[in-house]
Amino acid sequence: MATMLEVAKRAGVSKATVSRVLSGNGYVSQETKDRVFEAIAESGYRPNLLARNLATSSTQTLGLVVTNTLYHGVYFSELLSHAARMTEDRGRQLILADGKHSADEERAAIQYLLDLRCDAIIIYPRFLSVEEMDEIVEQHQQPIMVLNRRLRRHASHCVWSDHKASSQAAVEKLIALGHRDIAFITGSLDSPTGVERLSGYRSALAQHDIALRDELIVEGKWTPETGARGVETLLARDASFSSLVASNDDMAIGAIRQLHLRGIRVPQQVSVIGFDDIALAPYTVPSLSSVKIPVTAMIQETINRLIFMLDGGEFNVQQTFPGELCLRESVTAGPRA
Amino acid sequence: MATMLEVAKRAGVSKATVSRVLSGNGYVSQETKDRVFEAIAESGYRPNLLARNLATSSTQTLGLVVTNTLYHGVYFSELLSHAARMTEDRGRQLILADGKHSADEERAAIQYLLDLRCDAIIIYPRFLSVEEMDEIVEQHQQPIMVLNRRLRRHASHCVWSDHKASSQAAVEKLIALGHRDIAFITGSLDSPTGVERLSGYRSALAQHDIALRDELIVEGKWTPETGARGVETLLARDASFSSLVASNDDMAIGAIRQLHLRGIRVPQQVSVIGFDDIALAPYTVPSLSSVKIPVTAMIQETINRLIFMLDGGEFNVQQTFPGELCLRESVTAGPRA
DNA sequence: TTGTATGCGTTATCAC
DNA sequence: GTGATAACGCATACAA
Repeated sequence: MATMLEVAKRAGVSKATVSRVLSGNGYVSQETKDRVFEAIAESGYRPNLLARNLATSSTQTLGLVVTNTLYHGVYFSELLSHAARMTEDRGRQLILADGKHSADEERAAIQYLLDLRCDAIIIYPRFLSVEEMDEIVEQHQQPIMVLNRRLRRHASHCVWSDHKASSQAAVEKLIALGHRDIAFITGSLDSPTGVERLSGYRSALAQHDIALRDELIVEGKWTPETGARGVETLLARDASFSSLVASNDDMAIGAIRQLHLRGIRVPQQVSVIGFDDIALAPYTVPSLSSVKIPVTAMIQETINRLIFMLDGGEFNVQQTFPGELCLRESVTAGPRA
Repeated sequence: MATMLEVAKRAGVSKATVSRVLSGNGYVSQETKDRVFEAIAESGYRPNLLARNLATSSTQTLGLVVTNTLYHGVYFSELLSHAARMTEDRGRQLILADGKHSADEERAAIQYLLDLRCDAIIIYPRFLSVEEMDEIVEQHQQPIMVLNRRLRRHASHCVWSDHKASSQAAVEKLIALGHRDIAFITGSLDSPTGVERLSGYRSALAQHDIALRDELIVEGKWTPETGARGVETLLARDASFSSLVASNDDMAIGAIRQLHLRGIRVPQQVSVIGFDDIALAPYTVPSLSSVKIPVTAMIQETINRLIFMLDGGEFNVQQTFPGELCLRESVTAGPRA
């Protein structure tokens, strides 16, 4: 490929001059400018970003680490498309690295983005602990923001949603409607989000003096398949329930499907609530209520903070985003209302 | 950040030696190796990939250009997750660039990846013409593969699915089942895929001497909303139909939803077929039949070819992937069968 | 307004 | 086995 030197020769100037007209820094006469642009066009010159970034020690990129397991479904698409659009609106490029299926791979993905010298990094952790995230934040001079975790020492470097509170609110809403037999499908219990949502369910019951019945709780793994299987398990246990809370929308979708197959009508016989994002739900599963996590706003805030830090700013505020309970036809009054 | 030079000093050796132990090229005694590793650990040294890539003029990355409009839905997630996994299986990293909403932005995205010196590039074009793609392929020495287009001059640099044939086959299946009044919702007609699918519909009707009725064709824009609106338009036209082909699954989903709302039963009164990917459909819209495009296999082949080319290989074969018609409960015999 | 020289952090080709 | 040293392509401080 044509390099800057070739352009310079062709235009009869020095590399430095070419660099000046390209960057706009420094004075250069209109006529040499013209000659340079001509030479660029003729030679098909294209800047080598590796060299430029090395020289300026700045890449104009934000790195994003997400785990492969999140790749499926609407939630991920939303996350990614918003992140990409917002970074580019700020004149930068988003670079995605796959956290795959383990803590080691998640670490490797972060390291890769750091080695690439991304200006700043966004991490949506799945396997790494809050402790480790806190360490990572302090060990690197690049600004780092963590999504969906509440860091202890660097609370201003994260943006999260209080899953326990949202879950509790959802269950309390069901209770207010008269439901007493509320089944619950958990997410993976090695994930904080999964644990928090279950914990919210427990709190809500305790708050209203409803006994916790183990046979109404079944463990899922976030996928529609496990949601469907969860329903099967509940039915096999012969546990009767008038409503069902699934720890995310994918599982809720699988659960609803399975209820249908078993001839149980939603919402007439069982009300269902999920979590995360119901963007597509109006068309796919109209009977699905959901606690909507405001991904867009969270990404927005994250990127704002990173850019602000890149400009030398400092933060001392925490920010949390409440999930919004969106009830639809799927939630009706409980049997005793 | 610590550089190689600092590591060298700390270990009492030269940069060259450090480079050797890191790359594994060249002989170096075990004891100096140990000293170097120790120095690396102490200093928290991390290689600067910008510098390394500049020096080796190779980045070990594949670039992928996709348009933002594709970002929504399962099809995109599948595409991306498979592409990422396969590139990483081959020891490389996938870098994503957003083609956004116009030809110019699509060009810019390609250019960006080229400027970043990606080793090879995959383009899933949306706005650029086949002509321009052909030019791009020949103007650059990096291996380039184009997905979902049939290039003229560089037929071995693309992998595509014959949308016209798939569409025709789907419609012919409906005809074989006895359907005669077959409605059709197109995709965006500025996209080749949209045009081809419509064309397949026309051919099928012509083939079986069924008159083309304009009132049965309505234009959509790939989204569930336009699918729903398409149904509204058809109903407003008072055009009766026993089956409906939507040019992708998203529109089919929107259409089915709208049919439900209007009290029209699927599939008892109207059979529906969509296109693309029904991976999630079993849980969301069990009544949706679909022509499944084998994204996974296509990505697989694409990446295989790129890696082969990077190793100096040459191709002269074309490859097309037939869409697979997956019929479900949603397709029944037509009224006259 | 322009050119020269140096540095960015590596790799790689020589010598020793 | 190891150490200088020249690339890699660009930016920039300093001269001119």
